[in-house]
Amino acid sequence: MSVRVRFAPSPTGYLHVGGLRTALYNYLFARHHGGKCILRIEDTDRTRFVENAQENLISSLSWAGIEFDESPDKGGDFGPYIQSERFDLYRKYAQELIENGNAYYAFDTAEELDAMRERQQKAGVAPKYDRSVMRNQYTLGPEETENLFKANAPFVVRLKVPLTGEIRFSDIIRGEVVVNGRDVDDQILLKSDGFPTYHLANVVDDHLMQISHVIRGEEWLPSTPKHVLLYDAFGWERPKFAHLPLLLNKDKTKLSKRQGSVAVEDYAGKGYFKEAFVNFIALLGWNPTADREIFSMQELIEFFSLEKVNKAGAVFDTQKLDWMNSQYLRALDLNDLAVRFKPLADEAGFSGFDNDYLAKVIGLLRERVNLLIEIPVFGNYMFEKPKEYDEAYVLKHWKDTTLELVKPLVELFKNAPNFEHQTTHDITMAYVESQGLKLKDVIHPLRLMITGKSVGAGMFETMEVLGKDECIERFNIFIDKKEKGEI
RNA sequence: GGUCCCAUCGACUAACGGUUAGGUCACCAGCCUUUCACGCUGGCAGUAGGGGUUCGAAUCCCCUUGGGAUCACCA
Repeated sequence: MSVRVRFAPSPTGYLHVGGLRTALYNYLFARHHGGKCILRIEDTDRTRFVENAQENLISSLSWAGIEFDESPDKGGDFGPYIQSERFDLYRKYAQELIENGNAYYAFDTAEELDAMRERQQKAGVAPKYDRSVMRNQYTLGPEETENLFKANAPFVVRLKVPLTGEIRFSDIIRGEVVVNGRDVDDQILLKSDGFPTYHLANVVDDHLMQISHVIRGEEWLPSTPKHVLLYDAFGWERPKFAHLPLLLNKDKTKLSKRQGSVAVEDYAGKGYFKEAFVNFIALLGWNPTADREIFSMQELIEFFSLEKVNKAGAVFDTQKLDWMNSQYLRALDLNDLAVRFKPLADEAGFSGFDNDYLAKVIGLLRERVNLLIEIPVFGNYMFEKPKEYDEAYVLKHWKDTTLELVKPLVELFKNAPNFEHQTTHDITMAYVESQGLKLKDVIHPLRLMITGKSVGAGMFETMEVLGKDECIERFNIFIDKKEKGEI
């Protein structure tokens, strides 16, 4: 059997990180097995439709590097891939179930259903559609049912769940799951507006699109018995199921908006590399080996297997994501990083620097930050002259004698044959030794004059990237201010 | 509450009956040093509890406890 899987989001907003992981696992599984990965939009609920949500979803998915073989954009042999364009189908299949006795018409109003649930709650039983007393084709009889149709009474189609016996199915991740038929509700398949519910549309489409493996979040586990019943009722072969463990908040509840960002686009916006984010997400609930953390998409594909997916939920804790991002920051090509950094620099107000310079700055600072986006803040002095000088740092390292100590050194720098870090280092070293001092006696004052800050990359490397003219200018500005007593 | 799922360091996880229970992040200490980092070395820290099965259990079974998901004409 050829592998065909699908990611089937609802267009209700942005792509959730849990959704991204589900999509990713589907993608990895498909690619690993040389199968097809399909994107299907499940928009059967008109009330939850959000403008541009579909575009948003697709752009987040593509940012992450997840490509689909068949999708609304791309088309394919099993389209359309948007459920709202497939409505006729669902009605037809609902009809088929009515005819073979696996589904039935019901005419209850919302009020009647509420009343039923209230009664059941009072009686202390689980709320469940009671087809022996409610208004449906069984209690009403053929004649009355016919009359209601003639009167255009609103109706729904419900799944006829066997009252006795067990429903069982096997899940690749969880093994055998068994539920009693009496515990399964007569799910509405076709709503009174004629639209299908998720359950019907999902099963029909998965069958028609020849989906071999249904890989989805654990929240779907409780409704899987209904889906299994539907496959059986149609006489269709069931796909293999794999219910993924949930992504969790710190308090172990299902990952939600309340406790932090859950939109994939937010993480892209925060400056995380897609490579790091995908790497991180992939390792939440699955691990190919014990002694490795960094994997490229190709490697994830190569190693992926559903059998190694965990059963327990995983807390989405971004601490490790930060570290992972820093690993990519150090490993990625500097020119490539410069291209990615350019817009971030522009946004920070540091425009007009060429990629060559940006690459050098990144090379200088990449080991000191986790995210590229931190560079304009951490290393602002690489793009602008210091606006202020760290007071505590001045106090600690600028003595009364420092000014006279530094001035001759600046002269030596002016006459330096070049400004490579080795050269300035050697000049400084020789000077310092001639004064009977140590390197650090002068390094801190230099850092202060050049950057205004107490932290940064290696001093001579920093000076090399900034260049001779810029450095001399900064020395002079500082010395001038110092002499005027402004600092 | 009913049903279902789950349970290894604070977090992510390894172990598929035999290991001093391993790795990574975070945290702590030391080394390195030109500040901050990186790096290196070391440390802290875990099988929820109780019963079985077995020569031997984190691993298999049962119970308890705890957590979660789900119970709509949402998906």
